[in-house]
Amino acid sequence: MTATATRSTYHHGDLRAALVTAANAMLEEGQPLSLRALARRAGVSPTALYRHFADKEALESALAVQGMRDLFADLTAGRPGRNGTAGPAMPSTRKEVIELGVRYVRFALRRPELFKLMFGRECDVENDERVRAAAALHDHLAAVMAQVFPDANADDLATAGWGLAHGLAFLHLDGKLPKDKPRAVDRRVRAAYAAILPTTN
Amino acid sequence: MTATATRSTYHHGDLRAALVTAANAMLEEGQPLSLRALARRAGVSPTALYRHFADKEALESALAVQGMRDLFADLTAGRPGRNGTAGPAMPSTRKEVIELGVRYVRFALRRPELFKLMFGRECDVENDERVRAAAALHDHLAAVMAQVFPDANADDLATAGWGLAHGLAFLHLDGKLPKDKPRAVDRRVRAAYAAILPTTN
DNA sequence: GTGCTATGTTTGCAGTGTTAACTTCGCACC
DNA sequence: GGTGCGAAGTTAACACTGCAAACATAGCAC
Repeated sequence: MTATATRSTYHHGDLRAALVTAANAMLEEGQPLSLRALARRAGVSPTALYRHFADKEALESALAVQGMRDLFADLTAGRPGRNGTAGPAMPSTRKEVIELGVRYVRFALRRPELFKLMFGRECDVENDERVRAAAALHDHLAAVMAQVFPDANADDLATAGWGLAHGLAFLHLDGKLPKDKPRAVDRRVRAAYAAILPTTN
Repeated sequence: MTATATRSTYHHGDLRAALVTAANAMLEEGQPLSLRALARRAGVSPTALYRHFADKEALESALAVQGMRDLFADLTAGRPGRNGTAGPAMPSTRKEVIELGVRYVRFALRRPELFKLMFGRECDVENDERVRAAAALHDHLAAVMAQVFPDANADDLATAGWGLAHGLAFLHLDGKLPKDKPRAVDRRVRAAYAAILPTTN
């Protein structure tokens, strides 16, 4: 199947990357992330992993950080440079802010196990890379909000906008809101944002 | 200590209740909920639990259901029968809706492990008691919203209000938003709601 | 008193994360 | 170009987990 190819060399080459790839695959398949199963999948002994990660949490942290990057890219990509700026344009309308929320929830539902790993655990350290990634997300959102709702407190609005997306994502993930087709979920998210978000001017 | 009293009788009397109590205590103390540790704590053999719960998930489900009741009580209690109705009055102002969110987040931060147990797992079955409890919460909130914001779609607004509280709760729990003193958290929650929630005419 | 049955216990299994001691081998160095 | 050193992988073992099967106890109906 995947990378279970029984290698001939004693040393693996790039086990760390292989482990991350295999781990992501396991998450994608909804399997519980067990180090032994992971090692089996990578065709390596159960403890080889410890040469590359301090412990299980370190591995999960690495996965989470990459996940944060993916999420951030997901949120900022797709709308090629409009309104004169270089690179992807920031959302500049209320509608686009709502679509940001839709994308956030979509990401969570598309990669649920990864999303839970990114958020559903307390990241221990204060100056963790994951915390910084979270702060980056918040800052970006605040910049967007400042542009779209110039009269409101952008920071508070960013917290609210993020909180709402995050809550809707988790409520859907855990089956507290009806788990219907993606389209229906999109609609519900849009409706929620539309109902609560201030109207521009 | 707790209920570790080495009993004299072979039969326990009410082991089920004792297990639930002990489990809640362990959650409260932030200890990982292990069946063996739980049994030790109740002064009983490691597998005695299986006479009262099908498996670990059944126990967790029981805890979660009670937690939902507590949360619901927390949200509906405290404001003795105003505006003529029997029983506790429903929130009828924008400010009171915001306080609902504050209470929700407070509950999550006061009993974090229980809260994660209530929400952080997918409840398996479709017609699970937990799902019904969630629906009840949503309905109650919709009724509140209908009263406070008669012009808006109450259902969408309920989804949004719940989603926001839920997201803020989890973001705080997982350290994605600064984990300062309860007062500061209260303020942040209020600010977020105030920034995003429509004003009543 | 005699069984029946609900409740608890003992034993054991398969799985988990993790450490310690050992093996293999790529690569820098004289 | 052999030599050794250290990075990378292995094996064995430990303590822990949830859980099933077989067994022991005792309250309660008859």
